[in-house]
Amino acid sequence: MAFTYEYPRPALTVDAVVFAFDDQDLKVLLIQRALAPFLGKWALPGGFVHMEEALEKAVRRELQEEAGLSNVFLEQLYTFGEPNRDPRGRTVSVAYYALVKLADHRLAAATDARDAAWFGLTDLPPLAFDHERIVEAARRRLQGKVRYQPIGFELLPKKFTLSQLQHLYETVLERPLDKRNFRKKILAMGLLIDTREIQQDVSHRAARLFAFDQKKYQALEKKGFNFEI
Amino acid sequence: MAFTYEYPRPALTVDAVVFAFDDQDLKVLLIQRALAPFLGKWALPGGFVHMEEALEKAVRRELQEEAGLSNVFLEQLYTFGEPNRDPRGRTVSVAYYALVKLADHRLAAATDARDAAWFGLTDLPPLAFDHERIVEAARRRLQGKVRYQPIGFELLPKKFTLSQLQHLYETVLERPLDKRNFRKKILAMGLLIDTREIQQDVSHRAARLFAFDQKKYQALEKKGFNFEI
DNA sequence: TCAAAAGTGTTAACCATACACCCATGC
DNA sequence: GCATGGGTGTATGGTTAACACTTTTGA
Repeated sequence: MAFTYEYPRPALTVDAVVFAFDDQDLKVLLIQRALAPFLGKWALPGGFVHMEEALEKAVRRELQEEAGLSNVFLEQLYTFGEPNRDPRGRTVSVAYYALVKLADHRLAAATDARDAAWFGLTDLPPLAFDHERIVEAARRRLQGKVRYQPIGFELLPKKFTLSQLQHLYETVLERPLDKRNFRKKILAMGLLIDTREIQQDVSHRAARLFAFDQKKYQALEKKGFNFEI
Repeated sequence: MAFTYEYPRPALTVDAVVFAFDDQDLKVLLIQRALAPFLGKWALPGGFVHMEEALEKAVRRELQEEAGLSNVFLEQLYTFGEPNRDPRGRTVSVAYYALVKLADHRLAAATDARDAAWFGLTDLPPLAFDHERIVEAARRRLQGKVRYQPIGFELLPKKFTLSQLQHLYETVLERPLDKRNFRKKILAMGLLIDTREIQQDVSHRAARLFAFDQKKYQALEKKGFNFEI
């Protein structure tokens, strides 16, 4: 079977930078390539877009197929189209970034490519294609966006402590935050629900667990409220 | 001549939302289509990406060909890839937005398509394809970005008055700004050069003309300075 | 009892906002 | 001399930033 066109067409792919947070570092999901080119090298999950398939749907399919991930926060990042970014020929890639709760996605055995693994964002192996550039663009986007939209919660479990939240922001923003000021500010927004539960199995004073109030945020947002850390 | 591939490929286009400012309104550049589909309808400038041609280069080529524009501020906006956005078949479009100084680009006769015209952003005709969506995305991007990056100057002549600048911001942000506070803030940044010239041919007190100090901005930016209105 | 992290208020500096009149120019 | 926009300062309230000790818990 073959497909013929009057003019040449670039190939079209999608790639995803999937971030997670393990209470220490930001992690990025990589797949070890099973095919040439770059056989054996680590690369971002992604692949060719099917005809009749929306771009975001293609990303979700690839994440499911390659890493068993579903239902993740996903946002378009940038489209990379330099003529020589793929040695197989002209290929344009629409890149997305995703945020996942690590606990929900411990890279189960249910994975097609068992060669999927989390790497520390600051400690990535050399990547295939121009994927280092894509990761860097995603890092900058996340850093810029986390301050003005409540997307940080996508990286934490449903119930989290204020220290976890603060540590997440410190990691993403790459600077320390003052504990009292941070708590004052985030609690003043009124977007956290006190679950009345506390941490279990910690060898020190257990912290309260909070949950992000998505509904309240959406209501406030409509009225012109702007989230900001 | 024909081009054959093992798997089907979407067509790849670029489109541009070109903004200009005429001291009254934001304008958008549109091209009247000379071909089916949507023959005779207004559409964004754009077209097919050549093999071996970077995406941004394709946009610049189309702007030159269709409207005689060159050397404009250009930034990637978003990639639109819904399966049915083009009746000719699956077409993915990488959209850009551009900012031009109206005085420099009075749509000269040097234009291939003489069917290019400026329309008020708030008063656009019905557009071909999903171009209304693309314009709306560009409007939101401009509104969000103008406050944190000094891109507004791309829409003004090299020398401008503070009132022109304020009016531009009021138009883009769709809200009034306080004159004294605006001047205080913008002058405090130290990024405007007083050209020591004044307006000519106005029937009231002539205002001073300022110029944006691009070099100083780039130096400050490296040191962590953040532009903000 | 020690180690580890949780939790809690106040002050001073800075920044954003609100606000009204005189000035220069051309007609 | 009048119409038009240019140009200017201050006071107030709110926001941010700096800062250190006590509490709880498990080992």
